[in-house]
Amino acid sequence: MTVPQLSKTYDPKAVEPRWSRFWIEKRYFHPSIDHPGEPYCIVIPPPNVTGSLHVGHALNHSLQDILIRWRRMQGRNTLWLPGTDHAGIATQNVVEKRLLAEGLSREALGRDRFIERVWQWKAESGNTIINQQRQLGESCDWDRLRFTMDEGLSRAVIEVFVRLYEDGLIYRGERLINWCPRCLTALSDIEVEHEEVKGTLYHIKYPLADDPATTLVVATTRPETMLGDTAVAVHPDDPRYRHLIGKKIRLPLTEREIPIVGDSILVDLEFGTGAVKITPAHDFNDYEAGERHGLPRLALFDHRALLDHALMMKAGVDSDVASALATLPVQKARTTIVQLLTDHGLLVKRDDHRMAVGKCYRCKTVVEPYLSPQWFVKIQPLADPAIKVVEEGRIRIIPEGWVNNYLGWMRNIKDWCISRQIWWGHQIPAWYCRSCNDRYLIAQEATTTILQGARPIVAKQAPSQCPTCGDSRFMRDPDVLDTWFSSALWPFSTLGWPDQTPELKRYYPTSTLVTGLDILFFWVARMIMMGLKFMGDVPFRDVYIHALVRDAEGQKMSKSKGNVIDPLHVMDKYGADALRFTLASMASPGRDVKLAEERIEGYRNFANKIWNAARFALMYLNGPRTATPLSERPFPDRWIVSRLNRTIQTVSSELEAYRFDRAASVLYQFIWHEYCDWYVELIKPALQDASHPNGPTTRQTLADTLETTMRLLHPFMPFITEEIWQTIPHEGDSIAVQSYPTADVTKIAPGVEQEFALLEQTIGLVRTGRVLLNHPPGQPVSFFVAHVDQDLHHRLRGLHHHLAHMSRGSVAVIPSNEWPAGKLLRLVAEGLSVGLVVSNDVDLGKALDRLTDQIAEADKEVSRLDAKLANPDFSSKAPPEVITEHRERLRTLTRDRALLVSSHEQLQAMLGS
RNA sequence: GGGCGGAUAGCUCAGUUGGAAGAGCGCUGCCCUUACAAGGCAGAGGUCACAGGUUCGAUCCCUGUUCCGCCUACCA
Repeated sequence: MTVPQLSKTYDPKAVEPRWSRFWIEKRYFHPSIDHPGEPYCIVIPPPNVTGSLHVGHALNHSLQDILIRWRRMQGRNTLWLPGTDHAGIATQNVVEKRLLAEGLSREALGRDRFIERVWQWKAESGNTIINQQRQLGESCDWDRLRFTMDEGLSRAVIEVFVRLYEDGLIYRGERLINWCPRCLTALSDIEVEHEEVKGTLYHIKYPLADDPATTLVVATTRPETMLGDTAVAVHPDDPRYRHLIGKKIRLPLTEREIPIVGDSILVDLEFGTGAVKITPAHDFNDYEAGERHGLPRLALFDHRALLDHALMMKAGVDSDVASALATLPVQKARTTIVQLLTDHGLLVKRDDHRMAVGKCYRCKTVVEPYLSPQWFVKIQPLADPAIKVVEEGRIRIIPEGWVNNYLGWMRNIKDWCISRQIWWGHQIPAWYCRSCNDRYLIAQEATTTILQGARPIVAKQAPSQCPTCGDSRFMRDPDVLDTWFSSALWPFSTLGWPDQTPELKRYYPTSTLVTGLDILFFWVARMIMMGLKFMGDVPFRDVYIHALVRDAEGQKMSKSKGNVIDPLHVMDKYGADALRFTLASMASPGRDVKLAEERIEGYRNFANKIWNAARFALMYLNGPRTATPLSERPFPDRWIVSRLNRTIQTVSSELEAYRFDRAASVLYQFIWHEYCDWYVELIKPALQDASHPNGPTTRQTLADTLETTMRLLHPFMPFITEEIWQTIPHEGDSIAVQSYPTADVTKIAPGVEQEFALLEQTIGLVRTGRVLLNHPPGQPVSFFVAHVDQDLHHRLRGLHHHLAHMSRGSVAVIPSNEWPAGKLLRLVAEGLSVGLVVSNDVDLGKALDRLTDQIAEADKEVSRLDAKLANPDFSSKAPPEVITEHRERLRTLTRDRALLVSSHEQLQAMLGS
């Protein structure tokens, strides 16, 4: 047998691509439906098809892969279903930018050719992120890759739309919606990000119609919308104004007179002037107030948020004012209006005022409330059951702190605007008969506006004949659906719905959803609603919400700040395993992940440590192995097996609890500080001496424990574990499909672990002594060991060889009263004494200082314990075992202290002599 | 405005029935000891944000305060 020669440092780049290809070729991640295991399924939160992997994905995907690999190794029928979404607005924006660079525009191209271009772009860039995912080692079933615009998924979207419409849960109506004047589309409420800004509160005089000398002062942050005011509101209980309710106001700069109404909802007595202008076409609150008072809605802005001349004329704006304002954008219009008001002596004052503006979550343009006909999902009937399943625990949200967040949002949920005025997406399956809707289909320039009141025919396919008039000329609604509408169906559309496929039967409901908080509402809530509505069951049992990844300073990563950590660069530099392990170890619940490159470097070193442990093993495994019964194996073997089983136990229970951080740290601790630091060192004598009687059994334990450890670690670091596993004794073709270790509690030996603790403590004292006496590590040291406890003293005797080897010295385990009288540095801890032989020429200063410090420390602790035990309340009220423990501690401490003092005295005596 | 979370070593964070303060990184000192210098060994470093309360005893439970995040909201 030849020993594979492993290089001295681990080189991930030489290893990772090889296994990535191997796994995919072997199709290990493609489960068969009839796999006997209990299903475990995760659907991936689909990233944007034309995007690339960022560190947020890396975290999200690493955690999912850990769960999936773990469950697969446990023998579950495991499906991790990958895919991407079409990200309507974002993708369309990207393609439009590319067109612009070519001097083209989407309008010039036309809808069909534009969509072709988007598909082309998807074909070019769509594989980028998939390949990056493979680089990260993701064990997805790539055969089942899905895309939200696939034929099958599109069919699901149409099916859902039609059924919701038929159930009265989708309607079309003219509402005030959030409009992005750059993307030129409607947005849903949650696609608007609010940002606090410094604004100005303008106080404007409105003269009364029947008494122009008297004015009512209104306060507003948006004076440019005043031309569309259709009323002024005051509080009905406000003694200043209540007599004015019912009277009329002359709206400045227009020819209109508008009523003064009383409204206790809109008006806050304390704020501003107590009088509020109502502009129903440009403000959400005003819209509702307008509904309450039956006010007309006068829009002033066009779809680009520019003041429109025709609309202003319709609103009775003075024609010279209208001319001055026409085509101005919001900000400029505001300046102009304020100037006009000032000129007319109508501006009373302006106050600084903090306010929130809404911005488009895709392009950060300030959104405008915009009056337009849109499609909505009536959400309440869908939300109610989605609230119930979480309340009843049929869906668990982890960490559970987010439950209230979810419930709060769901209870206040508003109807969902699902139509988008873009081209890339699922076009709404609604047609309008041209003859029946003649009055409602208004053609202007290249586009046709479908007014409110038009009667759509909603169907899975284009109708051939109008059921009302028999005409066969139709116009299809040009709008597409919100991307999240299709994402909401993801857990079942990807499994084949609306067909009743075997996959659907086997894997729905899925097991766990892993996602960031940022899309809890966008996505998770909507999947729950849609899953319940169309599958009659929850889409997943557990929702695990992880934190957002920030930079080392806690700042959100963004390209403009230049603080992004690129996972591809990181993987290239440190390896995918190091990145994965870092992210897992930092995934503490409820905390943001602050990622600094040094952390990744640290775990790269960890990978290297593992690599070298494997090199060590391979170097010495070349010899006979004997599987002796555990009880007959040498002490180090029994100890490491005990520790390994405890580690298996902990890792498994932490994974069950989604504590990736704790699982990772337990693995790190075990591998580095137990396996490498102690076990490997302890067995060197047995391995390095070819004739050592323990050789064969030690080699067996070494091989077994290393192999098991690799399987235990594999979900976290799939590449290096596969590489090592393949070179050490093993059975099977790939570690990825081996069984996950299960803890054998009979192998956990507290007695052996206790004995090890004694060994470790003794070696610790010897090493400390070495440093205190300036003994170089290479120079052998002679020392005595004793323990006041008879049993422990006896056990130390049994550890004699290990003590000598680990401390590089010669040891005598004999009662301390038999130790030579002088020339010893005695160190003490919990009844254990170590005496190092001191040569004459050594500087004892450090040693004396150390002893002095320890005596002082002991004194402090002794008096603390004394005081506590002397307290009658303590002895009468504290539990007996606590009291015993305190007494015991005081006893050892006092004993240790006495020994330290005598050690100190002896050293001083030596100095004196 | 409301809600949630956080404040523990220089940094990032663990720390559940309340009973002697932990890890990783960084730092200091000594070591190229044949698995590993991407390493080994030994150390230093903390009134657990502040003020009260409950308790024999509080990092932990309660109240308040300050500061920092995030989510959410119509104070024009």
